[in-house]
Amino acid sequence: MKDKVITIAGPTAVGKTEFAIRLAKRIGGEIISADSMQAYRSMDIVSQKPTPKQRRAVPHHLIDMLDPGEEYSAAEFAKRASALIEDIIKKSRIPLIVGGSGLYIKALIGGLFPSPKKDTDLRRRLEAEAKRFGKGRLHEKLKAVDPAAADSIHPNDLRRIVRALEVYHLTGFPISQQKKKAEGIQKRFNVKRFGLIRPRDIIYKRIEERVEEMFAAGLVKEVQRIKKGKMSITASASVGYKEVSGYLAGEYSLREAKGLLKKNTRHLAKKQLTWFRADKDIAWIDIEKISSKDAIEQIVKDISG
RNA sequence: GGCGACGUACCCAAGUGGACUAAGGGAGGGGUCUGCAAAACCCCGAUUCAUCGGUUCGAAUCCGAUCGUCGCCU
Repeated sequence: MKDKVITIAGPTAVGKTEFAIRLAKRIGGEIISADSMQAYRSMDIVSQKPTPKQRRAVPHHLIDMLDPGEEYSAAEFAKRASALIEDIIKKSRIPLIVGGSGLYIKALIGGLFPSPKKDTDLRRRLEAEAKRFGKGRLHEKLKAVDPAAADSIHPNDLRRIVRALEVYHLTGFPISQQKKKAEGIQKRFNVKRFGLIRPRDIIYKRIEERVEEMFAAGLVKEVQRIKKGKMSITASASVGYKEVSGYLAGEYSLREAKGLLKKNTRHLAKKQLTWFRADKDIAWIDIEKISSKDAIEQIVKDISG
């Protein structure tokens, strides 16, 4: 019998943190944060980390282990998370993967094919080429070496074209073939996936409130502080960092910054929803309709069955 | 009450007789997704221009009435 691993996905502001802590307490679990931003130290308010009190209640992992200047990635997450899962299971506890970064969770469950790290020089060269001669040219190149990949990647999607080309150059094999070699934790563990959801208008209202709370808690000061140090591409893409930076640069008022942050957080929630909806293995729980308590009991029943 | 301006999608808005079977942007919705993913990229939103009637081969565009909004005057 394979050991169990539980994943709790859901859009931002749906209430994952609190729910996961209650579930973890109930089943003797430890939380692994599947969140690309909570990994960063000193980005407490922007990334809406669990509070110190919450973290004391249940062990949390993959929070506060990188400086904002360091890059993070789905692969890095998958590597660290798999190791943690082994550890937690060895302690006879249940790993709870909790977060809103869809790709990270997918990389962990489905795995990533073995591939060399990103090649910044190569990427820069390809990007320069695209700028000079147009994206179409790179897409054509990809079509020549990997028609299947070119077919599924939109000609304007430079990011993916470059990655596909990069994989081909670095490994000698097309990415469309490499993908088949992926091996995730699914092979070794019994992964039970759950998703938390609420009606869209309620999520949006919660976002609204949360943004106000973030500003009240000192978001501007936090951003000011982290701006002094180096910011990795990953960390600087965080919603909240961008909006406040614009305000600090005098591009718009505080009021507008708040509005922007609300809007961009709504966009984020929508994208997360789109991502998770595509995963047919997720059992959805509308925590607006049933109490957390009942939801937790339902999960307990689900995973013991 | 009088005079004037205006009335195009949820919002902003282009268009001032034929290429309008109505730009563009925002919001909103949907989607793709394998080492930057809180990223990047893609797709969808007015059979209709306040309403009714008229002029014209042809009207969002001209005329009239009505309704509405705003401004000024009394």
